[in-house]
Formats: sequence, structure tokens, C-alpha cells
Amino acid sequence: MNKPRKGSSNRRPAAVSIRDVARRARVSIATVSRAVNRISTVDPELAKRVWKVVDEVGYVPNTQARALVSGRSRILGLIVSEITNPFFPELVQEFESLAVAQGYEVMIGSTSYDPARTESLIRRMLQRGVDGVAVMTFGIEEELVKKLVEREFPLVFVDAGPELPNIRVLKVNYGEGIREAVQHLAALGHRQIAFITGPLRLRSAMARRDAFRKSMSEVGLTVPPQHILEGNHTMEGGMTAIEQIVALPELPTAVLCSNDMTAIGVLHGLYATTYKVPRDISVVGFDDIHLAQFMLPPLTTVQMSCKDLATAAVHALRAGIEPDHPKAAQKDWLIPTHLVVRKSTEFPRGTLPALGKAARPRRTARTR
Amino acid sequence: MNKPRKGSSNRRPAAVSIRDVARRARVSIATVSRAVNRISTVDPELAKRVWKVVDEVGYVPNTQARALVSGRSRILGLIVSEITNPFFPELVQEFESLAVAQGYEVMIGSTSYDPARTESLIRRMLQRGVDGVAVMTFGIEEELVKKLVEREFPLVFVDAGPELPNIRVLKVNYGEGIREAVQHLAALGHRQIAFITGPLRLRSAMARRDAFRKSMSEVGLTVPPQHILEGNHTMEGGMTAIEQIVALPELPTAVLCSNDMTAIGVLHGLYATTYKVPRDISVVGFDDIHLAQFMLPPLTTVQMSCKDLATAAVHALRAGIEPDHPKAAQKDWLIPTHLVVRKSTEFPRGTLPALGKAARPRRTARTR
DNA sequence: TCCCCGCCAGCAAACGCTTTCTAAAAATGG
DNA sequence: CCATTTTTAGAAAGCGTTTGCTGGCGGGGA
Repeated sequence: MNKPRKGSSNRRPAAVSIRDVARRARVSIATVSRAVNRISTVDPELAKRVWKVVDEVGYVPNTQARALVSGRSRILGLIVSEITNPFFPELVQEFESLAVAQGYEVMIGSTSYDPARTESLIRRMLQRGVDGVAVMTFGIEEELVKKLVEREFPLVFVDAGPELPNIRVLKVNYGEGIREAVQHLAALGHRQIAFITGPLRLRSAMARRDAFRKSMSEVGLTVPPQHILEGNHTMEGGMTAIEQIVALPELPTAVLCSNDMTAIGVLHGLYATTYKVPRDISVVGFDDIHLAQFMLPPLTTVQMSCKDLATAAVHALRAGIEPDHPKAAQKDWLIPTHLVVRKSTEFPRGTLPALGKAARPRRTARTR
Repeated sequence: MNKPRKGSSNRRPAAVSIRDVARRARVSIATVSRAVNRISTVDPELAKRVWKVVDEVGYVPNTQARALVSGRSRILGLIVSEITNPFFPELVQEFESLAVAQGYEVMIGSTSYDPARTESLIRRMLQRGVDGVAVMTFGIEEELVKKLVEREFPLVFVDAGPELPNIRVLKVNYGEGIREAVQHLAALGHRQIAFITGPLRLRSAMARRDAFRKSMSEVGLTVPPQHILEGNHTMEGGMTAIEQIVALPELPTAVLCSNDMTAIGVLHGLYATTYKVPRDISVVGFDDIHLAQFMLPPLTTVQMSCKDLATAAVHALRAGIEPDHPKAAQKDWLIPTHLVVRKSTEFPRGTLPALGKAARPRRTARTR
């Protein structure tokens, strides 16, 4: 016996509301609300009656109304730079699972490195009233930060962010994995190792490059400037870079890439030449996307676990959103990285395999 | 002079509301609402005054409140089966751009072929009050449909869906592209062509297989049952299938795959054998994901434009949501597919290249 | 027996907006 | 110059929740 609502003609048939439940359970809507939210001041007997009706009529609380009155939408914003880079879907998936398991919804946005898109993305997130935002673009547009910061918004960044009360930072230990990669190559006998960076305005890209430089000097190798090329974290960028590398008078025997997509581009670029991987050139990626192990040859790469990343991001966000979260005070969250050896790295050409064999590290166990 | 709001202590500082604007513009909130929504019954002079204040104070309407009163959230649901399959991020990106450009937000969900996840996904979408859902899983779980259908929800499916007033269907013309692929292979001289399907409970997977059978008989070729293998649209599935194929007493000279990921798995599986692509076996994919052209060798594949798909999906959804949409009555939306020839197909081994050269079609122009 | 206090329903006031209804003012016509 | 119509601003009623406050009721202590 639904009395027809007044509203505009083109609204969908109204869902069952808290009032309907209250009526059928012969209690007030306040009691229904409290029962549904499992507030302890409601008599267990009554609560049971309410829940029974809830199940019977299929009552689902209206999130919009909830958000309106409580001021919290239970939506987490997740900003990535490029959803079509396979690393991010993996991250998104992990993030989403975790968020949903903890009662949050997630709103995803991809900036495509475009300030205008980013701008509108922030506006949209603000407008939709997200409770906090994880900026996983691995590089922060300053203005983006300012916009959010001034709202006293819970924020999570990767690598670096301003020192502010509402801001938490996921610190990725690039040094660790990249050192492993460099040592692996050096142990194989490589002396000339090139590095293809990401877009250098991203801090994370700079951090990876710096970690490479540091690791190289640690093992006593020098890096001539022409062995560091700027890529852009895409396959196309990797291709362009490797084309420049093979045009070099003195060819490096190994190439380390700032991410896996770049490495895939390198593989592709090399396919067009007479150089074979790993026989002539060894290639190492970064990220360990699922695809890496399916490349030809399977890609040796530094694993940055997106599960770790997602877990840290969600927890850090909640810590910022919920005032009495146990880790509310923790500002830095550490993310480890590790080398995964596959088939795209070998002794440099001309090295005696017999000699090298001993030097080749065992295949890592965590090969996913 | 903000009077402090009552609410719970841990809410964020209240954003500027319609009331603040009304006060500063010395009009009623009704006028502000109308001005902001560009309703024509408001005096242009007044509207200008309102907009000025809106800009000054940075007023952003609260979407939750809007949704609550209007009953429409301006959120579109988008359900995909596997966000980590690169085809879907591309689709998501297109869909999102279009939706945002048309004033909608999008809520993304990935089922991972898991009924429990799907179930909860639907519930979440209902709860968040999405205005309509595009189910782009390329295969529909029946119960999923029922849940949504009974709410008289605007729905968009791919390939097939129940004949109901609120339901629109995107019909992908698999036959077209697959015929082109088969004819391309036949023209090259292939007689033994295998097919690796997707998960056969997906209608789209069945449709692709059937299109293959049909095209084969059209060119007068027979398909022995052992040349049709069931895959699962993942790289792993492609690998497993190709392992079975190379174990066959009589090897086919070409393999057509139900999607690109499968083809990548095939390439990878073949890498471990002595068979080379395309010299010994030609491989054709389906979807034309961005990655396809970066495979070794670049993958010949059937392009299903996710731009076309996304465009159709968004329009079809809006047609279902907005009662006076021009295409409100259109139920079927057609999506074309086309072959893109790259390097993973060649004359079968032993064929005279000189002879074959003439038969090889020109590289398709639409190579992206 | 009476009073005080704790427990726990229910009332009602928000939350920020849209939209209908009302009425004042302006424009038009006779 | 008054009556009638048209225009347009404002008042107010929701939309479906949460939550502070009120008060009825029962129990325990004086």
C-alpha cells in the first residue's frame, strides 16, 4: 500500500525506506536506525525484530542520506596517473578489495598527466564528498596538493608530500630493489649499464634514477651521462630510448628501466634490430606487473608489490579519516622492493658462461 | 562569521553551502538553486549576482544532497569482469571520459568472475544509488540480471540480454572481424586453423567461436574438434591451450584466439618450444589492446574498438535514464569489428613466399 | 512508601538541496 | 485608473538518514 510520492514524474520507484521498516516493526525510525547501526543501547529483543523486518523487506539504507547527515560519505578517492598502465589496474583492484572489505567505496580517477583533467578530477572528488584521497600518481602536481590541503583533507601520497598534519606518505624503498638489480647485473659481469628514467618531473622517477646512480657507484661503476635517458613510463618511451641507445658509439650491455612498460618497449625496439635479449643486451624492468613474466623473454624486474602499496594506502587513509584509529599518528609507511630474476638478464656477450654460471644468483622464490 | 555546526565532533569543516551564497547575494536559497541550475525563470541580473558570489566563495553544490532530493545520483555503474585484463582499463578510460563530459560520475566494479563479488557489487551499486548500470562482462550471470531487472533499472548489456523495456543491448558484430581474420589466413594459404575460445559460459565467447566456425565453412575449410580448445581469456589459458596444440599429432599452421591476452599466452608458450611465430605458426588475437602492437612479433588481431563500445554504452545508458532522450526507444546498438594485420601472421611454412606475397593483404590502415 | 537514577524508546531537529506553491510586483488591457 | 494577466522571488515542504534530548518506566535505597 505504497502511497505515491509527490516528486518529479521521472524518478524510479522509491526503494523501501527506514520508515517502512519502522512501521512494520512497530518501532520508531530512530530505533531502526540504531538497530541497523548496531548501537548497543537498543534492547536486543527489539533489535532482532527490526533485523527480521529488514531482511523481509530488503531494506538497504540510502547512502546519500547517510552521507548528508553524517558528513562522511565512506568513499575513498584513488588517483592514478594512467589507468592503462597495467600496474595501476592491479593496484586499483587490491585497493578496491581492501576498501570494500572495510566498508568503503572507492572513486577512481586517472589524470593522464593532464593538469586540466587533474583539476576537474579533484573538483569531482570534492563534490562527491570523498572522505580522503590517495594520490598514487608517483609524482605530485603541486597545485593539486594545495587544492586538497586547504580543505584539511586526509591525504596519502607516494614517495613525498608536504609535512602537514593531515598528510601521510608511503615511502617506497627504491634503493633496496634497484641495488639488488645493479648487483645482479654487476655479478653477471656487466660494466656498462644504461638507465631509462620515467618522466623526470615525477619525484618517484627521480628517486629511481638516483637510486640507480647510488647503487652503481657502490659497486664501483661509473655512469656516463649518455647512459641515462629520459623515458616517460610508456612502451613508446622505452622504444624511443632504446633506439637512441643502439645508436650510441659504445653500446651498454644492460639496460635498467624505470618501469615495466618501458622495458616492454625496449624489448620491442630491440626486436627490430639484430640485438637479442638477453644475449646481446640484458633488460631489467621495475614494478613486476603480471605481464612481465609473459614477455619474450620473461622479464627480470624489481617487484614493487601493489598489494603492499594498496594495504598501506588504505590503512593510512583510514588513519587520517577516523580520529581514533590506532595508527592515527603514523606519518610514514614503508614499502619494500625486491628483484625478481627471470630470463631477460644474462652474462654480457663474450663472457665465459662457465665463469659466469657461479655468479648468477638463484632464481628468486617470490616469483608470483 | 560561521556559526559552528552542531554535528558530531569529528566532521570536517563544513563546506560553503547554498545558504551562505544566498546570504551574500541577498537572495533566497531557492533563487540560488535556480540560478546555479540555469533555470530560465530567474532574472538575468540576479543570476549574474549569484554567479559572482558563487565564484567568490567557491561554492560547490553538495552532490549527496542533490541526489537525495532529486532521486538521481548522476552516477553510472560500470561492471567489467577483470580489471587487470588490459582491454578493460582502456574501456574504462573511454567510458569515464564520456560519462564525465556528460555530467556523470562512474562507479567501477570488477567481478573477477566471482559470483559472491558480483553479488556484493550489485548491492553496493544499488546502495550508492547509481542511475544505471552497464554490464560489460561479456557474459552475464543470470541472477545478476534478475536482481537488477526487478528494480526497473536502466541496464546495458553486451551481446545479449533479456527483452525488457529498461534493457538495451550492445551487439558486437563478431562475424565481421573474424571472417576477415579467417579469410586473411586462408588467403595466405592456411588450411589447418585452430581456435582458442574464451570461457564458454560467456555468451560472447560462444559467439566468437561460432563466428569462427561459420567463417571457416564459408571458405570451405573444416575444423576438427581437437582444433577448438577452451581457454579462459587469460595469458595462462593461452599457454595451456597452445601446449595442448603442440602436442597434437597434426599441428595446425595458424591459431586464432578469442582475445589478445590468450594470444599473448600463446606467444609465450611457443617461445618455450622450437616453433617460431609466424614462421611455423601464425597467431591472431582479438580486441586489439594497445599492448598487441608491442608484442614480439606485433600481433595481428581483430579490433573491437573500446571507444565505439564505450560511446554506445554511455549513450544507451542515458537513453534509458533520461525519459526524453532522443534515442530512448533504440534497443540495439551495433559495434563493428575489423582485422588489423601486423607481424604474427605469415604464409604457412613450406609455402612459396613468392607465390604468397601477392596473396598477403595490405596492412590495414587503422593500425592505431 | 517515596524519590532518585539508569535505561532505553521516541520525538524532532538537523544535513543541503530541489521544487511546488504562493504572493507581490510589474505589465498589459480596457 | 482599475482589473487582469504575467513574471519571478521567496516560503516551505520534503528527500532518508542520524542523533541530542525528553520522558516513561522500573528498580533500589532511604
